[in-house]
Amino acid sequence: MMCFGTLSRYGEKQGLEVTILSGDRDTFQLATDKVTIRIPHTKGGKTETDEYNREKIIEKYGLEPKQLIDVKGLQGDASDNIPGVPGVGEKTALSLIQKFGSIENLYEKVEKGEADLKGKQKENIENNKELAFLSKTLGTINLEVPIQDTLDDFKVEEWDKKKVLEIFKELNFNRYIDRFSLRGEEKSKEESKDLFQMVDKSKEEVIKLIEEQKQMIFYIHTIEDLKPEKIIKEKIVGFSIFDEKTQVAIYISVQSEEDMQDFKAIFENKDIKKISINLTKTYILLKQLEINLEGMEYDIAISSYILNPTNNKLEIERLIEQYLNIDVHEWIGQEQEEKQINLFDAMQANQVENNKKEQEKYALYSYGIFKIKEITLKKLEEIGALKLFYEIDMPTIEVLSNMQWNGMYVDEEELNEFGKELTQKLETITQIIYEMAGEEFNINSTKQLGEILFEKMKLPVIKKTKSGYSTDVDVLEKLKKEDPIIQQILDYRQLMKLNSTYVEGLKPYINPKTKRIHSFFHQTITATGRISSTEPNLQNIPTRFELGKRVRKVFRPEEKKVYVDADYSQIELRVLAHISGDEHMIRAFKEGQDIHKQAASKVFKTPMEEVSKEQRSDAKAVNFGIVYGISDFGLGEQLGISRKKAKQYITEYLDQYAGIKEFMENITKEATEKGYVETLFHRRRYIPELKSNNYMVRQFGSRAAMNTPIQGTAADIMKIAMIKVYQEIKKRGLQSKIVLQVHDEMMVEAVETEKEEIKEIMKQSMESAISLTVPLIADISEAKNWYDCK
DNA sequence: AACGTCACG
DNA sequence: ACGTACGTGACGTTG
Repeated sequence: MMCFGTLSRYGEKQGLEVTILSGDRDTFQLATDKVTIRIPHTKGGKTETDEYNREKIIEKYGLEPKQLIDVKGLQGDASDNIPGVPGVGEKTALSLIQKFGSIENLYEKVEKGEADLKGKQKENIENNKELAFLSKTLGTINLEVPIQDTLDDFKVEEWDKKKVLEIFKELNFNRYIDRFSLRGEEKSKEESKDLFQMVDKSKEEVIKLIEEQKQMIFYIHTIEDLKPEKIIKEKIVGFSIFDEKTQVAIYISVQSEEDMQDFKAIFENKDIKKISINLTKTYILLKQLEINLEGMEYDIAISSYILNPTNNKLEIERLIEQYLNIDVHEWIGQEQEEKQINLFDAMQANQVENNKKEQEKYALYSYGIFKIKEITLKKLEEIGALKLFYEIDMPTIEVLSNMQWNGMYVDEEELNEFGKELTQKLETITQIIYEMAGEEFNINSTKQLGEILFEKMKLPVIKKTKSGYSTDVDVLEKLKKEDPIIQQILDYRQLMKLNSTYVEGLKPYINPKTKRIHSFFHQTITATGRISSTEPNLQNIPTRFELGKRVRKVFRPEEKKVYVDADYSQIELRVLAHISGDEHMIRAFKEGQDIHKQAASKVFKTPMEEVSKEQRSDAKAVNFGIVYGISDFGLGEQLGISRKKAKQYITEYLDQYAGIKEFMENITKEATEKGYVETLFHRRRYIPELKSNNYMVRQFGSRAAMNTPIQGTAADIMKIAMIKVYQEIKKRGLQSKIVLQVHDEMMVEAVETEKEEIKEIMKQSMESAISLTVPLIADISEAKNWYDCK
């Protein structure tokens, strides 16, 4: 592509009209009567193109296109590393060439003393002859690059829409799919129906086939089953399997729980490799039938997640569309509204037909799992993530499945009591607020609240949102001194949050049979590799304020058991110390120093012994900021200090911790070049934001680039630790169970007699999960409820 | 469904 | 002049 100058001449010689599309005005030198340059420019949001041929260039510059090289030679171009003559800019260069015609002629005249230049300009030109000629050479587009191709090689051929669609899908170029009208270019059923055969086989045949191949590629077919005692409110009604050897798919219908028992031995055989999607869900569904799923080998949602964790569509249909370019609905043929005759017979026939289609769909799913496994496995290898997949994320499935299965015991009575207390307080405070406001309104409505505070009461507006006045905590805290109603609203908000999310919100999730809450722990959601928790979210149970923290009292172990809780001390800063290699931070951790105090001492130039509480707390905020990818605005906001002051803190910090400064600078650069960042274990996150035209978006990308290796590596380490703890408990045949993970915290509900052993296992597993240049420290505590875990 | 708010690490 | 700390999920209101 470096030879478009040559190509333009070649095209001209062949008698063609040549158009060069370029964003670079340097190409103007190529313009002739037959060669036109098209330059795009934006006008009111729309991109238009201007066309330049020789005539237009002469009109615009008063020069032949070729002479623009001479202009460039004098003027230079910083972005192309062309030096030019110092002190000569666009205007001067242009007028000089208009006058003298070329650099050569200019210097000829200069040497003969005929140039009529004066002062500084004369001096500059005389002293930089070599630079001028060098610049001209550098700025000249080569017209004689050897090329082998002939005109025929450049012929535009009919493009392969299917292939392009496939590539766009893989790269998530969703806008381009529409721009080039590629929707509906998927492989049709006619093309892809021969991908595999669908056959009927008896249970016995299927079992034999799976046992022979030591592998089971399957998709579980479920329907809703809302029985309150179920952990996952679904039941298995069938499953499809794919036989790799014969490329045959089979659908097995499951009428009853007993039906599934025939497959128990296969599911429980760890030597039969299970290949599927959403193995966590499968694990629980089978566990509900007293079948222990073993031999979890490959989950295509997990492999796809590792390939791109910001890909949020990891359902089977989306993956089949993305990787195999098959539209499932089109494939099974969804034209169901054919003959809607009101006859029982017809309905029955329809039913049979629909069942068949349904089964074909599930057959396609298991075929898809097989193909996607092949594709993703190859890609995992290409990006060096096999270890991450097989040794961290796959084993994590079983740990998380067990956490969900075990659940957290909840003292329902205590929860109800707390709820009553909150409701009473809410009633009181609601009346106080109505009175202070002089009217009744919905305090939960930010719109109504805004009207009361900022229109009726005329309080100063601190911040606005898209749709009106902001009334968030930061704003209210600043308004506190203006009117006593503010404190009441803050209290109301706190009570309301606690009652709606943590009392009323939790109640429906308590399983009537186990009296436990069985949250989901998702493994393929976050951009960094962290776990997330839903229905309910047990990773955001209050802890910062006393009243909210009381929610933790309702979570307690069952009789004769005790919680053993362990959390990593400063894991993210330790990871940062390791990957940045910063000597000071490393020393602090090696010597067991107080890291925030050290930072305070460095930022505020104060001896360690003299660091005040405030200084330490400010430095702590700076440390947090560093982990998040710091900005002066953010830090200033956090600390309530000016942006300028915040900037001083940051500059001082980065001067003191030179290794961290270097890391921060390098990581953005590296991420921009490669398009992604990685954790220590090669978990990747692509950051396309870094290529955005929008400054804000790019800034965000830069912060994400700094944060992801830190947060992500910490998440990887925690997963390793959990796997170790899980396997050690299993190996020793202990009865204690892991019940919770909150990013840097892990909780085991331990049998009293096992608790000392569990403490040791946890401490050991967490601290030796990986060896860094700094020690990893886990703090262990035990208690009779979550609240008392320190 | 989107937004504002607020709970956690 | 822009308008910002990183990563999540749930609730209530509003359109």
